[in-house]
Amino acid sequence: MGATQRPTIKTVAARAGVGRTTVSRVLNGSPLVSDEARAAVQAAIAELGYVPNSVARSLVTSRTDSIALVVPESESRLGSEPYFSAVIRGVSGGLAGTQIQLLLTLVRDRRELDQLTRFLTARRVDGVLLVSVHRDDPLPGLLEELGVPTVLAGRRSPAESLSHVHSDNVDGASRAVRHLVDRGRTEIATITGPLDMDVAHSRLRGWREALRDAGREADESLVAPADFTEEGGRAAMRVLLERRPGLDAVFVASDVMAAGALAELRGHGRRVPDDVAVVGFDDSIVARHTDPPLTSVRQPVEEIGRTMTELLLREIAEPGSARRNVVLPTSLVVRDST
Amino acid sequence: MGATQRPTIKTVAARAGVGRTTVSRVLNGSPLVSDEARAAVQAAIAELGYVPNSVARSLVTSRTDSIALVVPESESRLGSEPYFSAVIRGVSGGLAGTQIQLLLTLVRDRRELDQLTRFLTARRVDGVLLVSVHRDDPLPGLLEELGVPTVLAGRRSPAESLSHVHSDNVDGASRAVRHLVDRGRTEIATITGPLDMDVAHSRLRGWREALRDAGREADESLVAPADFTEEGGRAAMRVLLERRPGLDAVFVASDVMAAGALAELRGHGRRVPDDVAVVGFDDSIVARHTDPPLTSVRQPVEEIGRTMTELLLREIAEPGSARRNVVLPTSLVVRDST
DNA sequence: CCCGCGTGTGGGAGCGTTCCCATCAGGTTG
DNA sequence: CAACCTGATGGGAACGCTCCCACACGCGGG
Repeated sequence: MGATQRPTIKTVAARAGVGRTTVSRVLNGSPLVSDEARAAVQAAIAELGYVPNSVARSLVTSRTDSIALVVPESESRLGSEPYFSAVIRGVSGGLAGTQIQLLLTLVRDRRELDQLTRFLTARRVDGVLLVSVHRDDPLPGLLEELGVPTVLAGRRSPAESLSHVHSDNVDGASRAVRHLVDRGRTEIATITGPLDMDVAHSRLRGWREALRDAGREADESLVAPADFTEEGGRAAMRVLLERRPGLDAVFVASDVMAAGALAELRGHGRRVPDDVAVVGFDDSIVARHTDPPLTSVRQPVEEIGRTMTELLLREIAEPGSARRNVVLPTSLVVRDST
Repeated sequence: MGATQRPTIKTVAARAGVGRTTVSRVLNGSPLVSDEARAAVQAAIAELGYVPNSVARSLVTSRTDSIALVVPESESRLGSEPYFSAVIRGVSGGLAGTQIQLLLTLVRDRRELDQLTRFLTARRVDGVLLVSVHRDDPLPGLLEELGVPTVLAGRRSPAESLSHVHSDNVDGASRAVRHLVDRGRTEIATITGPLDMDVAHSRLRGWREALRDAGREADESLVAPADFTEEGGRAAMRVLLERRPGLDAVFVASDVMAAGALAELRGHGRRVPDDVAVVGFDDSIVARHTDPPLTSVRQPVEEIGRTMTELLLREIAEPGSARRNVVLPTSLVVRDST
């Protein structure tokens, strides 16, 4: 009622005294339009407040001008929230200047996975960014099969066939351990992420390599796997203290787990850093507020999001181009826990 | 190449030996279909792996089956990140079981606002969830004008005309202050959020009312406005200590600001809670890790997101129905800072 | 016996674009 | 001066769906 019908390309054409096609050409920046026609069309568009109907465009071009960021629920629940929003910010930044919209899809159960599958099969998005990949995640394979352009944050394994972006986890972990060695620590344990994730393996490898290079012990009894949660970090710390009561340092594969480890250490009367030094990973907001503030390996999360987006846009623009992967550098932020 | 063309409704119709319309009716759950026809169509759909093209549907129905969550960049940058992801989780939960997709739109500058305006004008979404509303935010008015179904988290003012959901900020703040009074504190200051946001006013009002009810002083010199950032909280704390060196408690309108206040108090040699008790707001992940852990007013953020979504879906389904607003209860989580 | 009605069905039109092709003017070439 | 090209233009068709309408059928009632 009241509001007059939204103008279509036809209205604009009539107003400008040209054909539909010419309007379309102006809209899409074709050079095959005379200056006067272009001016007339632009004037008409302005007068009518015309906004093209992108649904109609999608129908014929079969592009949607949107991408999906897919997040397995576990990821967002398990305290990695700062990571999550930084990625979003990066993605959004990478999309700035394009007309491309971002869809956010949390997948928390089988039903939602099926729904997502249908959605992807229907080609409702031009591409997918996938965060938090586990070794036998079905989604990457599905995406590959469907031929949907995809970029992963992280990888299923070192042999990942899809494009992906991640930070240099091995080097970051090594840095952390070298720092502990430099501080004179001798019995350096580690708490890892879930070992069905490559990121956990890489950080573990960094720990191993740094210890080996320093000629220190890298015994399995110094390794306790956890699940990236605070409670998990706490439990792993308990196990380590039992197994290796003499340990004087721990490299923890995430800040949130490190927070749990700190609590457990406190519970056992160990002083940090005097008795035990602790390094986390992520340099998230948590690291600044623990007691004591946590030395942590900083990874450029926002940049990961931005880079993923760039790779994805390229893959969409040039289908069939080679898969790429980008490794971004980490750095160590030293605080009071070491 | 290779991959055979995706089936359309026509393919299905041919396979099932019925007309396009009958297939469409089955797809849309119309009762005017014979059982045999329905069975034939469903079989054909299964055999062909047919997935309806929702873009084509959108073109004719002019519904998009998607909603947008609009987040002004300030909000997501300024440490409210846990809030942000909890809202997303709630929204996503509210959408579960529907076929509706969530678009995430960060608006960080004028250009992006214009782009969003065009997007909304083009009716690319069925409705909008808007988070972090400031008093003279142009967006709510625009949405109202466009007649796009909208639900806000928070409100522009107590006279908000759009549907909105928020927690009971006045009551939450009062709770916090009553708790401080119960602990025997006598000189209770407050650090507020930005005063162009209703949420900041409400929490300030809660502080005032609780003090008045307890017969305590609620002088303006006890009020220091900040901006929801850690640094802002720190600066406000500094001002308060200068103005009211005898203060023995502070109610801070967000955990992140409270973290800043704690740091400043420590810098001045004040012990928490012995010399000064501190209460935050949000009960975010930060509150659990500050030193000491922060007593905080918990608000059900995920539920806010879910409720917003429910209101929005209803508003989309019944256009022109009355605007609603929902106020959700808060609770106090007591930790070591009081 | 015919009309009317309700149920099930299918074809045509249309949603607002883009793309393919035909057309046309004007200039260049042989 | 005819044949040709090149740039600018517009109309038809198509994208895949939903909706409107027409129609066929069987049945009950006047």
